[in-house]
Amino acid sequence: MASRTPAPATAVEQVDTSYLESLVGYNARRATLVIMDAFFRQMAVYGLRPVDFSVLSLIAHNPGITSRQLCTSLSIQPPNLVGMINQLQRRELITRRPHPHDGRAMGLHLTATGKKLVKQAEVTAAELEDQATVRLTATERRTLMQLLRKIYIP
Amino acid sequence: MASRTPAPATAVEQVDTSYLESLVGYNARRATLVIMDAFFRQMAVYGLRPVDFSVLSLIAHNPGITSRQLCTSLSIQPPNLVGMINQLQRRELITRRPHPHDGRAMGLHLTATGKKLVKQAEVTAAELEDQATVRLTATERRTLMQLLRKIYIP
DNA sequence: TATTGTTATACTCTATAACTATA
DNA sequence: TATAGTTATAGAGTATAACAATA
Repeated sequence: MASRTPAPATAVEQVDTSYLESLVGYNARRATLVIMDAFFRQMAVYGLRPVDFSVLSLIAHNPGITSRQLCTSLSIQPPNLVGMINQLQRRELITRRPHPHDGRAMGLHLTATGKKLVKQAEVTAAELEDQATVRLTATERRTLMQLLRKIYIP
Repeated sequence: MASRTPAPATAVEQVDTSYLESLVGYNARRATLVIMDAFFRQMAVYGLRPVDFSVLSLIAHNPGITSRQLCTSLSIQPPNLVGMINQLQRRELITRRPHPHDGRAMGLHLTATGKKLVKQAEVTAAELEDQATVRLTATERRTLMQLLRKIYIP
């Protein structure tokens, strides 16, 4: 080999991602993106985004919940919820009723149509859960949930 | 009780989130947000966002990597990478050198300053990993990574 | 003809300030 | 004075179309 040849810029054949793959944050993010992507595509069948599903599901399990309570539970800024609620109401999936104790607030409730839609969407969500964890045993799935909770619950 | 009184709208005292908490996607998303939030705040010390750290780290471990390879590895659209690369170059953290085999492409390399910064940032990343998994044993941490990989690796 | 890198641009998501009606 | 809901708006993140240079 000629000794005066300057070190050539090397080309990367195969990208080495092993360092990033050693980080819990990287793996958690990748797994979340895969699950959310499937969730996004399947919920689109019902005209819902993941956040719409979360909102409707919380209303289903908490009839009379207020916008403020939704915002706190889902970490949504109040101005960003207004449009969602309006749209769900225009689609006649939810109704607003006066809050029993607080004249400023409105209690949110599902309509019959809304209840039917949430029921279907939750079946789809269960199927998505099965698909996402198809390579896990039932025990591994429980373990995964426990370990994830240990990370985000203080 | 008067029989003609219409059923009053009920108020929700405590929001029941148990249904959402039963979904793997919800738990993965929550855990990811907690980790990424800490990551975001700590990397800001170096003037980096999480994505900048990923880009610099991939260049560090793959000297000569191209923009296209970065985009593929990190699921970034090429137009959205241009600004990041320009900024990292303006900060003199990276340099662009001609690709040895492909006249269209440029190989990306860290400068001495860039190498120093990545070294520091990776120490911080290791500390963040420890903080995020402080409630997990070493075995549990390994288990978590394996289970997450089973979800996102096909 | 296909691909790398780039510009311009649009769309979504998220965040803040300020207002009203009520507590 | 503080809070629920709302409006307007700004910023960040992400996506597509189209182009020049090279393969």
